[in-house]
Amino acid sequence: MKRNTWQRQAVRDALGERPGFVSAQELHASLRESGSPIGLATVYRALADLAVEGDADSLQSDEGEALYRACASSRHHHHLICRSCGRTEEIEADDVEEWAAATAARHGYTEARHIIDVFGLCPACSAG
Amino acid sequence: MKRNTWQRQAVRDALGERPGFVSAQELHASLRESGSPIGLATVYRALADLAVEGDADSLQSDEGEALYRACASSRHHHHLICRSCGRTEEIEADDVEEWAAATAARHGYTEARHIIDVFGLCPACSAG
DNA sequence: CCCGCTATTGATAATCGTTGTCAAAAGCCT
DNA sequence: AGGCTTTTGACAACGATTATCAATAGCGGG
Ligand SMILES: [Zn+2]
Ligand SMILES: [Zn+2]
Ligand SMILES: [Zn+2]
Ligand SMILES: [Zn+2]
Repeated sequence: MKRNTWQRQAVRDALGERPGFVSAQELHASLRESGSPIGLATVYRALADLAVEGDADSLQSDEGEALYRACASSRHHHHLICRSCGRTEEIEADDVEEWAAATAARHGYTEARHIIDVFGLCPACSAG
Repeated sequence: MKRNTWQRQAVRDALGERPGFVSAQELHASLRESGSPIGLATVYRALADLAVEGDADSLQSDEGEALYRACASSRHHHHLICRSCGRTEEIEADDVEEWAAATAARHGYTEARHIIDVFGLCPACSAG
């Protein structure tokens, strides 16, 4: 069975305090700065677990890094992400979901999934 | 100025013969098998150049690998990709383009871009 | 056609994110 | 508390990508 360790909770908490996506390395550094002696491998494992359990969303950055974010809604959704500060909004659109499924079907593709992310500059960063 | 080398042409050709996305490593292996003595670093460089010039599309795989594909149309488009064999169809959808732009704008985000990829099993792989 | 300049190549080392290893530490029972 | 297992974390290993740099080879001029 899965055990309750302060490490997993620390990762969960640290992730929850972030307004946007972070890498495992960044989160680890941030935890260490806060005085936590948590190990890097543990942060990687905890984030992977959270993603599997649906408590965190993950995506690959442009450079191929894995980024994570605390997942607010448990429903299927996508993200609008600030390219500059990482701030993230959760977005939904049934029309787009249908379009993705229909497009796959029209070409004879089955078991369709999709990756949809919108990047921009948030109001604060647009102003700066 | 940019020089014309057989290596760059070989990468361009090899990429053009592929029906879907490939990694730099795969393309390099394939070129070597065909008897070409081209170096790995050169394949990486050539692919990066092609992507910058708009002659190739690129995306990050689930595992964080960079994948490339010869770009047929120069217009903005997306891809429907077979998860099993890599076969790829180019797809377009103005509705979705508009949705992405409108969604960003509604949240006050500017300079919006997006990543939209659909993955599934192509007809051949669905049958298997 | 040959020279010379400089961009390109490619073997290799270095880097970076991530995962595997395994003994020590800590949960979770009774 | 005692015992059984899971989890941890320092460290090594790994795979993809990039940097290094001497040797190679376009390309333009003579
Ligand atoms: Zn921002
Ligand atoms: Zn969706
Ligand atoms: Zn297929
Ligand atoms: Zn688009």
